[in-house]
Amino acid sequence: MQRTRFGDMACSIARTLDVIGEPWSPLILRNVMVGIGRFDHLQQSLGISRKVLTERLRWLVDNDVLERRQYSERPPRYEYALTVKGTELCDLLMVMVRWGDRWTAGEAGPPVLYRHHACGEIGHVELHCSVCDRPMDVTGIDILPGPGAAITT
Amino acid sequence: MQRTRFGDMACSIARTLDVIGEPWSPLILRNVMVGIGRFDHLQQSLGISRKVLTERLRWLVDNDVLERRQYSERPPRYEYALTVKGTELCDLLMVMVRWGDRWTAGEAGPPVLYRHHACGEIGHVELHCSVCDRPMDVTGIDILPGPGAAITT
DNA sequence: CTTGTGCGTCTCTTAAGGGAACTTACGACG
DNA sequence: CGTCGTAAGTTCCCTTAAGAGACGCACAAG
Repeated sequence: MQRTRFGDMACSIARTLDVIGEPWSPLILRNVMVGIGRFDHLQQSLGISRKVLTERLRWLVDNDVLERRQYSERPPRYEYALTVKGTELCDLLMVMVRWGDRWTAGEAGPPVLYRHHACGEIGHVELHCSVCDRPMDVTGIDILPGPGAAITT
Repeated sequence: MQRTRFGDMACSIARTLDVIGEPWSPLILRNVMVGIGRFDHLQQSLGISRKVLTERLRWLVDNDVLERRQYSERPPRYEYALTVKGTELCDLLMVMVRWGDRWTAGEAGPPVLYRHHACGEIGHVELHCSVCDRPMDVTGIDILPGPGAAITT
């Protein structure tokens, strides 16, 4: 079967998928983000098998997205926390939340809300341009080849 | 094997993953986004197996992310294009690109660049608050339960 | 009437996931 | 002292589905 590895493609999307593209990984990240960082809690809250959880956690730690730290010496106990690299991945999660809220909303409405410290209001994320700060989406850009080219027909 | 379905979880991330969480789906979307919309072109440019490509395309069409449209009557020829729902998924891709550029950049630098029509400059996406328009990330928000609750310890 | 192209389906192998039992290391309890 | 409980995995087996690559089919052109 030999699943194709995305890690060495000349594409940032593929390389990002290589890190968190496996099933469960984004959900693990979500839980760590909200403070569920211990093995058993993750396993129970997700309903994931312990085997897969072990694999995913190891991969995420090896890829510097999570760090495993000991919070008790005796008995030895560990928990997982976001690194800086992992924290920035949360941007991705927030955009997923936004899309999921808009397009897969059940009758019940969004399961979580964000209160923005800067303004104190309940808001959601929007994409803006890093240069001019105005909204930016795929219909308002040209896609140009960069230094490390990609995408062939 | 019985892979756990994410579609009916009370979590927008899980539901989003249910739509585009399978391996290859985001890359298919990326290619359709840049204008590669025909079966063979997708297959060749991705190196994906034809079977998997068929499955993914059907899933994405069924989920209203792509539409399959006939561009030739005889012989019957089809291409795939983004729906509105799919176009909004591109936000997700752009955020993935941003993270991949920052954290998995090879020596070569980013494979693609975005020129923002509104300002004419090369920029990248940033997350801003929909209410106050200022930058917003996971460290600057409180996460509150919404109408459709989620995440248990 | 054979070749080429576009778009898929079919078959076969392999590995990934679920689930449960086992392990280690400790603290507490009676 | 024996054993119960808990945290954090590890190891095993078994099923199933996912993936690669071959094959099929419709049509057009030469």
